[in-house]
Amino acid sequence: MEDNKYSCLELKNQLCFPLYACAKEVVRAYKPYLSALDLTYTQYITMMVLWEKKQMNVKEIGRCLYLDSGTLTPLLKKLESKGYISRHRSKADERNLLISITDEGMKLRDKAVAVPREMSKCVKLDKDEAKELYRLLYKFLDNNCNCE
Amino acid sequence: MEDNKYSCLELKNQLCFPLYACAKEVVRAYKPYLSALDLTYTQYITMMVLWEKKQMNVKEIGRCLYLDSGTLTPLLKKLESKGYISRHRSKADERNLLISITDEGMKLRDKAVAVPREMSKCVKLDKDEAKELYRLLYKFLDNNCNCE
DNA sequence: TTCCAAAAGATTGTGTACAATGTAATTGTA
DNA sequence: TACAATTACATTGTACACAATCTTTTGGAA
Repeated sequence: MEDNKYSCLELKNQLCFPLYACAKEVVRAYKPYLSALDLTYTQYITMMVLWEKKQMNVKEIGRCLYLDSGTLTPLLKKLESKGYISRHRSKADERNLLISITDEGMKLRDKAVAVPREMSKCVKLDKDEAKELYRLLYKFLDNNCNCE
Repeated sequence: MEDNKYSCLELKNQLCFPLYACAKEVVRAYKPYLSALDLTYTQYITMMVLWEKKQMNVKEIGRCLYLDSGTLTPLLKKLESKGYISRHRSKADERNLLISITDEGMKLRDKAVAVPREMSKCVKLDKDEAKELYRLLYKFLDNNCNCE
């Protein structure tokens, strides 16, 4: 266990690297299940907030998902082209683009419940560890879920 | 705390979402410090393994970083154009592309030690929590650091 | 010795991410 | 009430990330 002045730059001493790697591997693990729904991971979590809230503007979706309009604008257009959501300007304030879930989008929810079920099978953590990981990640993010 | 058949699809009940969000926010937090070195986060972790190993082929770098040639090929060309690494085919086996760190690349290491120092200041976790998060992430990845 | 399968990278195409900037609608204020 | 600042979203440009596929080189079996 040498501790020279460069040890802080070794990959094995990084906390952020396994975070980065883990996130990527998880998205990869989701892929086969989400492909069956014709969704990417980012599209999936977008649908997730819309299944709950039914209608939101782009700003609100972005606050929930930590994404900006540069990412969401093309993604929402894609979800619209798939028929899962609709995009309309608010009458009250034309700046707001209201994103609403369609019937087709709501139908997808019944198929999607299989995804968390399948994913939970391939997580190597026991219940307490998963809970603690959840807590630590939100503490790292310095807040609770923005979408509560 | 309702628990209908769709609760498994609520964002706040996801373990993978804070992982995804956390990883993104961390990369964003690195940005100002890495810009000073003319590196992106992915370029930074690539330099990190090369500061340690001095010379590796693309496959070995990919195994350390969980990246494939589709990501690494253009990234390594960019690091070469910055003068931090050199790329040469192995004489012994022409299939292997040997990536070597340059003197310029090694010089960068002295500036880079400031990065973990600055980053550690903005982590909201205490030492034990950070250690536990580290452990849980590698358990989630189902291994120890590939680059040990 | 041929020749086929495997290995290592490179390439292509799609889809994020995000900083920086642009545009239109709205709001606050002198 | 003009008009400047703010807000919401869109656009542009750069940089990953990865699946699928291609090319070249190598190693092994017939």
